[in-house]
Amino acid sequence: MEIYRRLYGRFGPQGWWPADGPFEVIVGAILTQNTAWRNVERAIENLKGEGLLDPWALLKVDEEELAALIRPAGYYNVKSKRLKAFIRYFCEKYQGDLGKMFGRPLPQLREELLKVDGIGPETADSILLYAGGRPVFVVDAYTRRVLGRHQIIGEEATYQEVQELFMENLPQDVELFKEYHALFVRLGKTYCRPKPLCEGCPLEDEGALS
DNA sequence: GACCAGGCACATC
DNA sequence: GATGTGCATGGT
Repeated sequence: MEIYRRLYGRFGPQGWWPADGPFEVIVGAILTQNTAWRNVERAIENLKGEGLLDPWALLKVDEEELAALIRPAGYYNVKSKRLKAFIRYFCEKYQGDLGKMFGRPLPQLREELLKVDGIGPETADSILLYAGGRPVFVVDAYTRRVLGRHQIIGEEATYQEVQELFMENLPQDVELFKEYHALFVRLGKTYCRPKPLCEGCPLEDEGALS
């Protein structure tokens, strides 16, 4: 919580996730895998322009056509498959109804999402937290890097271990989880690239705990 | 031109 | 079970 206070004090509220609605969050979560958000925005603009930010429209669209539209987001063949895989699951099981899907018990829904081809732990948790408003802490590359640099976790820490560290030591507050994760990304972009740029980092002096 | 970005699946040992 | 590799565009 001390870390959160410092990050919030430095950067303020991040207001994540930047998207029009929950469905767009899900599409963005898949498209942004290992990809700069700027490139994802272009891909989403293309989809919007074609009226494809809609589950039933995406269900019908040809996979190669979809790949061409999301090209700016990179890995476009892979991501086209992954989007289609999610959409098929979403339409078949929930009739494209977000309320229905997010109405399910959290642990079961998470397991389901993880079974969809192309949805791993971070994507699943991003969907649950930012599209579904469920209290799940999202762990990403920046989070691990920051925590690793400050010796709060080791290199070998698994996704689940890092996630539990937060979820067991923080109030189960959706807004807190959203802001905290976004703040880690914000911090990482400025001060915690693969090549350290620690000058001026708000966590410079090691005096922090969760 | 190298390096990096809000991962994940799959192959191989 | 532990590593290694492919996927690809666009910005610094």
